[in-house]
Amino acid sequence: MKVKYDFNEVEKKWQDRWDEIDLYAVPDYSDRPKYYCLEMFPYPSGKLHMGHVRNYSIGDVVARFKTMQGMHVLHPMGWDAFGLPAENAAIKHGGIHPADWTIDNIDKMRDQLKQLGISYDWNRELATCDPEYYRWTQWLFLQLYHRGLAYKRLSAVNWCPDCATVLANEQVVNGGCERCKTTVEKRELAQWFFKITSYADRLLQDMVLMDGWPEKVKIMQENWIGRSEGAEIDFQIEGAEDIITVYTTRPDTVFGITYMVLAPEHPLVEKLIAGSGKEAQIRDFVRKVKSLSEIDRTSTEVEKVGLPLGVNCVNPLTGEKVPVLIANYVLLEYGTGCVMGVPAHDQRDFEFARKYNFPVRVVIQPAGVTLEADEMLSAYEEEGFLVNSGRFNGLPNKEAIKAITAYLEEKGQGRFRVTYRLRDWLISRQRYWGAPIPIIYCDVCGVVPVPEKDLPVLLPMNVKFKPTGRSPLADYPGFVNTTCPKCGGPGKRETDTMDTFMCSSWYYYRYSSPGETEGPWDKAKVDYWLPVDQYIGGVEHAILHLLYSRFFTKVLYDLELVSNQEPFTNLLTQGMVLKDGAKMSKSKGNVVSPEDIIARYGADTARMFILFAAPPERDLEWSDQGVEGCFRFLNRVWRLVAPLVETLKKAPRKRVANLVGINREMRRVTHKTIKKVTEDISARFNFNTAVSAIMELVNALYQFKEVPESDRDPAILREAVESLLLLLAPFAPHITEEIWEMTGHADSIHLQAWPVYDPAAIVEDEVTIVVQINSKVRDRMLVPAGLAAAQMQERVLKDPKILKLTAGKKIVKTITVPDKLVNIVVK
RNA sequence: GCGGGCGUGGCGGAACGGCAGACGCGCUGGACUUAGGAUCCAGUGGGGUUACACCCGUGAAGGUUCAAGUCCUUUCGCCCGCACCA
Repeated sequence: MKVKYDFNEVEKKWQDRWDEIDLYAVPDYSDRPKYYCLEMFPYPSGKLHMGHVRNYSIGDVVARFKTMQGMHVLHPMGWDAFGLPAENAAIKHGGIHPADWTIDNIDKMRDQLKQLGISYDWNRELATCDPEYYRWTQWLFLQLYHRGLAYKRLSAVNWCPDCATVLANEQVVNGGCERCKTTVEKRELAQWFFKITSYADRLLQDMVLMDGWPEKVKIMQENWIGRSEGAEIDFQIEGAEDIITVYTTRPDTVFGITYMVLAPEHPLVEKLIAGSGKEAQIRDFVRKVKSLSEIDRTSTEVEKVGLPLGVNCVNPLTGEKVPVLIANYVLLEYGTGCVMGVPAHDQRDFEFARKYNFPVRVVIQPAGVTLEADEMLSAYEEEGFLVNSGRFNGLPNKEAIKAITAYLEEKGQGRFRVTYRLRDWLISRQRYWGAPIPIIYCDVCGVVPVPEKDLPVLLPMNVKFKPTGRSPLADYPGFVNTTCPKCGGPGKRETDTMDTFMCSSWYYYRYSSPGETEGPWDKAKVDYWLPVDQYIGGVEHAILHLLYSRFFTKVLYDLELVSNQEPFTNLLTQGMVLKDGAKMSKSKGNVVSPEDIIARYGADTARMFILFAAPPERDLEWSDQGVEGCFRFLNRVWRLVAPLVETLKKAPRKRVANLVGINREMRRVTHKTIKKVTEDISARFNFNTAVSAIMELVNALYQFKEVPESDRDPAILREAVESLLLLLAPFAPHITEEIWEMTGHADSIHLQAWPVYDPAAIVEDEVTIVVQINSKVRDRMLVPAGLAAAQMQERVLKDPKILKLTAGKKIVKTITVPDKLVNIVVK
């Protein structure tokens, strides 16, 4: 037995051994209950960062724990391998192809993950840039296309000038590109979309199936979908055939409309101003608004500016004429691109009306007070009763919403309408390194999907990479020019590739049958493994990846390709890893490299620290000294067991009864630790407290070791040490495996059953109770465990200190909590 | 503005409504050492005392309760998400 813990040697030895015997390979089926433990796969940047280490350490503890508990655990890993960095590297350095760059990075990162000792079944590894994978990404696109869920349309889209591609709404953060922060511009382009909006209601409703998700994530998705109920109302343009339709959540205020506003880009604008003589002025205004960046356009800071079009429209309820204008704050994309102005009951309209001198007309009166339009300092947006509203006067406004909508519907001038903030998912990207959209354009046949038998549409390898703003594929005739699968005539391929979020929306299905060639997966295997029982990853994907995956799953369910309605039963969103209170980043220079930590202390120490320093959902403050502490702890474990190896090998493994004294106490601590660690891992994922319990067990064992050998039961020692190793194994897989072997075990510790505590062992004979007088702790007493309340009181009242303190006082009340405390209330 | 979360020693963090500060870091003292930045032992919220006793203490203020870090109300600070959404 080596006296010194040589983590380098130990970790290398076991990583090689595990690889050799393929310890973590998972058969497709088993009689044991299945458990699918999944961590979000990484983009292969080539370097693991601490966020990865945290993510994968958490997942590994869960996977190993569930395995030891007798479950059949699927724990795979793969690569989100398409994406911009590879292509940018090709543009920047030239010479290096994105595929080579990516594969090289994957190799590096796989090595790093193996160095961490994560228990992945590498046989199931996948990479989304593998033609055998993206073949099925394309196939899935076609399934959506055939269902009418993929369509192409001309649209004002978010354009990142730096990435030279469009972005989905979800990828625009504060008006900037989520990747490079560059201010996003609007461009009119014909792009492919997925109809995620037609699943909006199901994405909302099925949240009842997501009990295992953090409330926070569900709320974020809810807000993002942004469902609102209201009405569409048609307004006739005075002296014209045209109708403008507004969307409002407040049809109860229609009688209070004093003006009407269109979005500057509204298609009716040109028509309405024709021949008015104001064309030039208005076009100029429209141009100015359009030139604003997304961030300026939607900022609440920017002053609201409007311009009358010189036409009126007719209020369908009052017959009144109100002026129509355009204004910078109305967005074409939301609702109908047209808003009614009710200054009395909408703060925004109120301010706008004061600025341009539109009348304020009160149509909702709160009970008790009377609002006077001239005296109002702000809009009244609360509940009340209708006034100045003809036949609807006197109705509570909530009822008026329904009544007015119904009335308009009857007249054919309005209708109930649900609106979402959620937009359809823009999936076209003008970049090379992604899955080509399998579509061919034919002058004769129009848009023709690539036949399934012709998949995959392969990425050509020898294209040129230039930051042109169009897909490099478009400049490569060998790719573009093809024949129409329908008529055999000349055709041109779609040159955009798919958003990589498409690739990551289904990868967790592929792991069930990664080699499948007849379809994206084997249905039986998918049905066996899915849904994912535990998904673990960063909260930054709360909307993007997680919402897309849910959408995909619902589509796949409708296509009868999967049987689950939701992909992830339980979700754990881990916190960030901070250094000096800030997220680690190159620009701040506060990055701690996992490689350095592993080289210096080993993987087990790195894992221990990251799990011990904070509960998984919270942000974690990196501490070099904390790491040192965990390293010391593992050394302490080693030094504890090293001198005991021979003793342990010889120790009997008998069932122990009638123990007394120190032996009994040691066994109690052992079993209490088993209980605590088991509960901390399974019930709450509180790995930090689980680790601290294990540390306490080690501390107790150090005490026990000092007991003279004659007084020490070797079976108790053996049980304690073995339990320690088993409990520690999911956290520190290498050192525990090594010590397990040293202490005479032939099989891997990672194949052992999780220890089960003996309830009889943790029963205490005596407990310390607290004695309080008027809720202040005044004394402590040792009493037999399970003592009845009456006896507890009796003893407490005989206690000299308590007698002294209660002397001359009247006992009003006595509260007794068995095995805990007695509180005497005196006057 | 709306929604969510968090405020506990010098630090990371523990505490079914029942002994606040487990565990770890740091610090102090001691032991062992040629040496210690290794290891082991002891101590470590503040005030107070030779030592006890005792008093104070979970961002702040109220409240409920025999009992509140924990539940309720108000308030301050920080973090995250959304934000002219009609």
